[in-house]
Amino acid sequence: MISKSLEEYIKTMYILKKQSGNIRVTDIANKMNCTKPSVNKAIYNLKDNGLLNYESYGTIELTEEGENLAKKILEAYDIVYVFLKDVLNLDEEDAKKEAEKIKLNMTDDTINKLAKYVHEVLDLNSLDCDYDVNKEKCRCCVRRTSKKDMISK
Amino acid sequence: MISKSLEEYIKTMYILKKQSGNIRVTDIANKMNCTKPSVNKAIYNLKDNGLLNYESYGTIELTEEGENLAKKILEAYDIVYVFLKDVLNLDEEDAKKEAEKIKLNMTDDTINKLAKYVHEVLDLNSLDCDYDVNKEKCRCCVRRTSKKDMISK
DNA sequence: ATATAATGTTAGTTGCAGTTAACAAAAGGA
DNA sequence: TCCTTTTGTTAACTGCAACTAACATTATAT
Repeated sequence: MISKSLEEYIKTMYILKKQSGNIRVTDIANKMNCTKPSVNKAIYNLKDNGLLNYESYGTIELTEEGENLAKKILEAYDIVYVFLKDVLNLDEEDAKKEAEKIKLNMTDDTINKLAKYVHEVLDLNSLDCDYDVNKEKCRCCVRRTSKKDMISK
Repeated sequence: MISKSLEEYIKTMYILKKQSGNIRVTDIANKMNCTKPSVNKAIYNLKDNGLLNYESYGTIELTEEGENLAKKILEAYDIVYVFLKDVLNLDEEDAKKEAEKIKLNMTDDTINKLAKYVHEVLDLNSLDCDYDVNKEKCRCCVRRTSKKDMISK
């Protein structure tokens, strides 16, 4: 299990990859409001954990394991975000900020139960929803319906 | 704003006071699975923040401010616990563990909204509930109905 | 009353996650 | 091409929150 701090780094990397096609130290630092040396350290830490490939001055590439972890983290974030925004009615900005913090501490099981619940409450699973944090897609899922909201920050 | 770590200490102190009438270094250490030196440090840190009174080898007494903070932290824990247990249907043990972690990161506003929501969903506020994290009591509140569950761990 | 046990304190260390300052490498423009 | 800017790295330091080991104080039991 990597630290919450490292989870933030890998999540940010995944988002940058999706958004701009590549992952750069400076961009990570900007997005996370931290310094480049902090990013550098995190990179080697994630590398040691087999979550990305990297050589000095090279390009950062998430491994399959790293990518799966990033997806899982993002799914968790998304579901918490939707809960806060659409169930508790926090405004968008607050929901984002809060989801950012809260999700860091939840187990997979809790996230799954929350996901199920959100689906039920928002009546998004009227048909045959099989939402699961570990799956990438969900046919009737909130994630897909407002993806822009969730992935981009 | 004190750190999350210190919040845990002050919460534990408050619980110990309620349960046994006094607050001792060793008991805090046992309850929190940490060492006595860690507790000692936390005590002086909380003292510097005006949250408790203490002299070496003396008795720990929360100030009014400290007590209010502890109550607020516990209320937050309680409401998250109830949400997890009675809304998401986590079993009791899991709900406790998760609430312990999650609540640390939520703002007062979010906690209040969650409290309201839980009250609505569980239909506990059929009359004139005015649940508020900053108040000690809530006439129709989940906290009161299963207090034993929540305060004791 | 004093020896022993329990409790609390101090000093010094560790690991984590960030920082600044200085430097190295790569990329771009004249 | 070479100079400048941008990007990435390294080293050394900080603060936090834990730890262990050793010591001091207080409480208990005989």
